[in-house]
This record gives sequence, C-alpha cells and structure tokens, in this order.
Amino acid sequence: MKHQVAELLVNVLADLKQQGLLPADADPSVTVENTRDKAHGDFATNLAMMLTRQLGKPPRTIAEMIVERLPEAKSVVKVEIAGPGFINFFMNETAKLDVVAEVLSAGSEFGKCNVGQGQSVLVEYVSANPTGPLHVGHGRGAAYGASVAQLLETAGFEVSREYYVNDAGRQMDILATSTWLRYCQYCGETLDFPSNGYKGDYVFDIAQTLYESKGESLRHSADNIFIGIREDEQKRPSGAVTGDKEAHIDDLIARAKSLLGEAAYRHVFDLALETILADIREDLAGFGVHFENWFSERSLMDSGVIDAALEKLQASGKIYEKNGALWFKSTDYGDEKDRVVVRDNGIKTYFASDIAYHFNKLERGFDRLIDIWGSDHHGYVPRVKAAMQAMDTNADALEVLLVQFAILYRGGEKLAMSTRSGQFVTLRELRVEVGSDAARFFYVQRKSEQHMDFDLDLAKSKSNENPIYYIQYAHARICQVLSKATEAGMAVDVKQGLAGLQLLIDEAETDLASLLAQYPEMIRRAALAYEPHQIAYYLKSLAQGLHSYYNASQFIVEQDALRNARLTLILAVQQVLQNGLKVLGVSAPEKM
RNA sequence: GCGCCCAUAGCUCAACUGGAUAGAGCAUCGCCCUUCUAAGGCGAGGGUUUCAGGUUCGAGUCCUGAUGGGCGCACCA
Repeated sequence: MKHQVAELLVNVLADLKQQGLLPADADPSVTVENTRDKAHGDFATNLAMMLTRQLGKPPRTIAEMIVERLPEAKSVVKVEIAGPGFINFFMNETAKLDVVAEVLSAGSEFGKCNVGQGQSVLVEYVSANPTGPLHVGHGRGAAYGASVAQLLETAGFEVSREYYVNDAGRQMDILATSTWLRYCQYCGETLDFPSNGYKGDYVFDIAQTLYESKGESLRHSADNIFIGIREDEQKRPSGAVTGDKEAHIDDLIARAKSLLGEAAYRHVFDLALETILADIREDLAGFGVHFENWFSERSLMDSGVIDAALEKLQASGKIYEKNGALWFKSTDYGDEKDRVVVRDNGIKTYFASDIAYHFNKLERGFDRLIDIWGSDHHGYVPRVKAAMQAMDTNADALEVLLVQFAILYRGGEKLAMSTRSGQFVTLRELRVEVGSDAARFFYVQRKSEQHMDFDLDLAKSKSNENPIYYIQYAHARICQVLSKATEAGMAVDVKQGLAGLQLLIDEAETDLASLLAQYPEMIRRAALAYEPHQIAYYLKSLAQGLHSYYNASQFIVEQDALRNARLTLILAVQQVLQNGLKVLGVSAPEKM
C-alpha cells in the first residue's frame, strides 16, 4: 500500500519533468514513511521539502504542485498538505485490511523478501576459545549472530553460519597443562597451581575423566614437575611482587610436553578440547543457536592454508624481516603499526591464522563475509582488512559487526568476570534460570553497539518486566481464543472471514492491519542494517495492538460474519507473531 | 598520550537512518476481572536529548571542540 503511494509520486515527478517544471536530470529519492501521529494520516512524504532548493520555491507551494497532479487512486481517500510541507495520505480503511489475506496465504513465508538476491553470506559468530564453558558475555554475541543470520536468510540471502574453533595456540596449551596438573593433584600430588592456569571447576571434571581412563599412568611427582621451573608471580608480605606468571606457565607447558611425551600430551590436550567443545555445542543447541560449520584453526595449519596465505602476502611485497621476525606492513593500509606474522622463534602468530582464515573464506566463494566480534577486538579490524587488501582480495566483502559487552549486575553490584579465574556466570546457568526464550530476547532487544546492563536478578525474577512474556502472551491468547471458538462449535471459517473483513471498522482493527502491513518492511530494514532489535520493538507494538484489541472486543460473538472476520484478523496476527519470534529464536507458546 | 565506541524521563532502552508535538517498559499515582488467561487494558505525572558552537527549510541524528564512561594500543590468543 505504501508502494502504491510511492508510485503515484513517481508519476507526478515524471509529469513535472514533462511540463518543464522540473529539470529532466533531477532525481529526488521518493521516500514515503509511516506517520507517527494518526492525525497525519497513514503515510507521508517529504518530497516537496526535498525539492525546495532545486525549484527555488517555498515547500508548501511545491507541495500544492504535487498534489494537483496526483492521479486518482481508490485506496487513497484524502491528501493533505501539512506542517512545513509534508504531504499526508489517508488511506481507505477497508483496503488496509487486504493485508490479512496476504498474511494468511503466505503463512510462514510472509515477510520474506529478496533484497539479498541469493548472495551467499558467511556469518561467523561466537567463536569463543574452547578453554572453558561459554559465559553470559558470549551469550550476547550468540543471540545477536543467530538473529542476524536468520534475518539475512529471511531477506533472501543464502546464509552459512560458522564457528571458528581456536584449537591451536598457547591458550589451549595452558588448558591442557592445567588439566594435567589437576589430574596429578587428583592422583594425590600436592602442588601450587599456577596463577595463570585455568582454575574453573570444569578442569577438575576433565582431570577426573582422564584419571578414569588412564589411571595413574600419567602421574608425575610434584618435585619432578616443578624442578627448574621459573618462579610464579607472588605477592610477598612486604607488598613486593616477584616472579613472572607468563614465564612460569610457559615452563610448565614445556615440562608437561617433555614428561608426558608427544602422544600422551596430545591425548590430554584433545580430551580437554573435545570435552569443552562438546559442552559448548550442547549449550548453544539448547540456546537455539546452530552452525552449519565448525571451522578448526588446526585444520588451517595442517592443510597448508596458512603457508599459502603468507606466500600470497610475500608476493605482494608487504612482508619484511626485522629482529628475526616476519612483519606485515599493514601501515601501508592505514593500520596504526606493522604487525608480526611469524615470531623470531618461528611460531606463527594468531594474526597469521586469521589472515589465512579470511583468505580461505573468500576462496570458498562467499560473496559477503560477516564477522561478529566482541567490541574489545575492534582494534583488530584494520589489520585484517589490510591483509585482505594486500592479498588483493575484496576487503569490502568483509563486514565486522561489533557487539558491546553486557555489564552484569547482581544485587545492584557490578560483577567482574574472567574465564581464567573461573569466576563467571555461565550461559548455561542463565538458560536454566531465566529460560532460553527470555535470555535470547533480552540480549537482542538492545542495539548491539549499545552498552547493555544485564541485571541477573531482574532476568531471573521472571517478572513481567521481561517483555518477552508480553509478546508470547499475545500469541497464547490468540491460540486460546481460537481453541475456545472451536470448542464452542464455532471454529474459524477463514473464507467467510476474509469475505467479511469490511465489517472490521474499529480503530483497534484497522490499526492492527496497518501494523501487519509493516512487517515485511521491518524485516527488510532490520536485515540490511543488521538490527534484530527492530524486530523486537515491532513485535512489542504488535502485541500491544493485540492486547488492546482483546480488552476492547469480544471475538466469539453470535453473528457468524463478524465473528469470522475478527477471528481471521487475529489469525493473521498470530502468524506474524510466529514469524517474527522465529527470527529472534524465541518460541511461540500456545499456552502460558 | 593516541585510536574506536557510547552519552536521550528517577532506572533500562527506542526513535523508520536529516522530518511534524522526542516515544515505550519498569517505578509512582487513578481507574477496569460474574464476560475468550489481569503475565492484560485505559488514563496521569515525569525531558534544556551531557555541555558549547557550526552546517540548513528542519538536528537526538551530520561537523568541530569540551566533559564523563567503556574498550583497545604485544614477537598474547
């Protein structure tokens, strides 16, 4: 319907050009927006104001020129010039209800569009290091990424979801070593656990599993483990800090490898990795978050992709050697400083893996790449783009979406979180206590780049402060009304309902229809802007419209035509609520 | 010190990407259950959009500066 109005305006513009009143090369964008205030009609355009400079006439005069030339249209009942030069369109009330038939015939497809034109998009998100369970900080990225992916799919993109598994590198070695030390403790050794090791309870669990399968065969005495190891960081009673926790843990890693031997060390490493990864998969599945692919960093190394990418960089002439390390001249592409890709000890940096990973993504043929990162990694964007440019790949294909941290509160107190110390609220804990639906919605109702306060007490309290209940309740109410009608032998007759839509003359009814008509546009806009929160807000207003209607009208009435018209209308509302909730990964319960 | 992000009602957040009188929820105060679920509805109060300039028909939105907060600035991942 909005589209019809835009077409009328395009006709007028062509008319003006033909009469020489508008330069032929003028191409003002015709924007028609939904009015905020009903006194301004249903749609409005600012076209007249856009043309003021070009025509050198007051906006209201131009508006009159436009209105005079507007072709007749049966869906438009009144046109007004208002304010500084807006043109307001009042639409035929009955025509507004046409959308009900559209919704019901499209069903779960309603709202889909094809702005994506089948372009293939890789959405990489979460990608948390498998060194511990996911915490609530990861939850935001998971919920946001899943909804963005779903939105893009709905908007006609071909979407692939991927989790990048950092299964190589020092952090994983720290985890493996932590596991082994806990295992030795479990065997009965008394030792000081390194301050930089992973201290979470889950490490004990993995150690116990290790003991169950290996007995004491991997046990070494604390004395043998710690002999000659550089001192851990310690606070002396005097207040002075001695030792070096990084050197300490590095020595312990080397010791674990030498005492256990390659095969046994790899066994511990893989056990820890697989246990935690399995836990993460299960956790995300419970959160309704799925991936087409789990991409292993190690596979990148084993398959030689990293070397290939580095060669490609070498060929660009942007690699140089300094102090025994290989550097990438990213400053040539606007980065703050050059970056090391191969350290002087021969070990490739994490950055080298990442260059290779993005190189590989494009080689797999994706048209667009979307990375969803925590905002603490924002400084990383320029160097990745720099590498893509240097390799002569399309750096513009990559879009990095940054998600701000959720700041946790409990009992009014801010919570500090750290994976290493083992002090964090897990995503699982949140899911169990708050429920997946509420958690998904809570995360996604905020703009991703906004800092977000996450009050655990509030989220867990299951009070009506959580707007997800408001939306789900609207859906459940519709289901209950429909089933009550069926029980009473008055099951909805959609054919008769559609035929009698003109009986719906209440404001609550036409308002609902207008809202339904806005849904496809909401999807389109939210998808292109990567903003699922727009859908959350839309659903709130649709639910509000339904509740308002519910309180004002009786649906199950004696007159067949009126009853079926009303039930058909709420059937359409039910459909759109379902479609929207699905985008957000939230269930639509029939009962609450 | 340099860079990126943010600042809107008492609190948590929107504002269709530059449009009309800045809107919701929570909290506060009034009403509405003998009727399809009150996890609901109707209404009231609450604002110099952090501050100071600028751009134009028009600024919460764009540009400059200041203030306050978050995050980065490794041969770590």
